[in-house]
Amino acid sequence: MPKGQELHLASLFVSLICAGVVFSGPVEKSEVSKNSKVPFTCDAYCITGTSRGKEVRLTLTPIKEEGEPQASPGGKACQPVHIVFRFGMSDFFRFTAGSEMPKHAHLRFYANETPRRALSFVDVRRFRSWEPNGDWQTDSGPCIMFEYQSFRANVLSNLSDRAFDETISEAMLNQNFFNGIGNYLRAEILYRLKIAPFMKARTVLGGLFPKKRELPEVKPEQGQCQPHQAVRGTIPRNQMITFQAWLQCYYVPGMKSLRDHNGRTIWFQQGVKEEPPAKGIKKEKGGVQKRVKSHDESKKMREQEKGLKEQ
DNA sequence: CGTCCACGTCTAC
DNA sequence: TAGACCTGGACGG
Repeated sequence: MPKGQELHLASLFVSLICAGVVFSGPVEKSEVSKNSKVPFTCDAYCITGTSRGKEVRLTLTPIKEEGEPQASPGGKACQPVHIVFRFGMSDFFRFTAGSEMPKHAHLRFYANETPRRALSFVDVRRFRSWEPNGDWQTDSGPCIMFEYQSFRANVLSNLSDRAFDETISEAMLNQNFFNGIGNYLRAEILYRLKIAPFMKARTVLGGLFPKKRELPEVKPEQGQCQPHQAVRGTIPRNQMITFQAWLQCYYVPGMKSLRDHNGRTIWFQQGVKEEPPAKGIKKEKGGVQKRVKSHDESKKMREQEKGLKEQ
């Protein structure tokens, strides 16, 4: 499951789970989190989720009742609020009973029910940040999923950028150009397309100029921030294949792995077209091939599946 | 127990 | 180019 799609699933999850649920009161932050508080409170609001690249955005929308001006207990009018989350290694949303709040739930939205249930943002390593009143990060590139043509154009019209001096493998982690690509996705993409991971990015991508692949244009203003079909109850459950089964290269026994310049592990298949690793790329990892599981990954997918099944 | 590793980015030398 | 930021699971002794 590609990174972008995974985040898309996270946003689908929120929209599906929260459809029809009325939330109420303040947004609660864990004591231990260093992120900003979310200064939002409202007697009745709903939550929807959308995604763009590596970000997920929740929208808290006050529910208006006929003839009643919507006001918070403090007297200030409720306005819709966007919270943008930068997603990473160990984070996901869950919707549980308030008494069964997951460990490491750092941001909590309570439903107006008794007993209360809560949507929570779970971030085990606390690496993630969120921005109240935030919008999509301005310096990250177009979404690889929902802004495909913009994404493509942004890459191909900037091939002189120094970012493309890197190997294709390393360049693909640059979020200015590949917003949504993560470590396992670069491995899976390069493997499936049989692209040598240590070729210079410009060499690989320069070859794409002549033929333009025609895909339906997804306009940024339409594609990136629509509430998803899940709101209408059509979550693609059959697509919730386990992450592990989906992987063909990343962490797969028999594949090679090296450490890149940023200390990230590159997974790849040693192929006939493979040139020697570019200079500067370091030590081969030993012993790791024995490990079959990508436990973090499968755990996260299990969490997401579990969350859906519980509903 | 300890060590290594993890879907990532930021900051400082 | 290192750390820093964090928790926790797998694995080795």
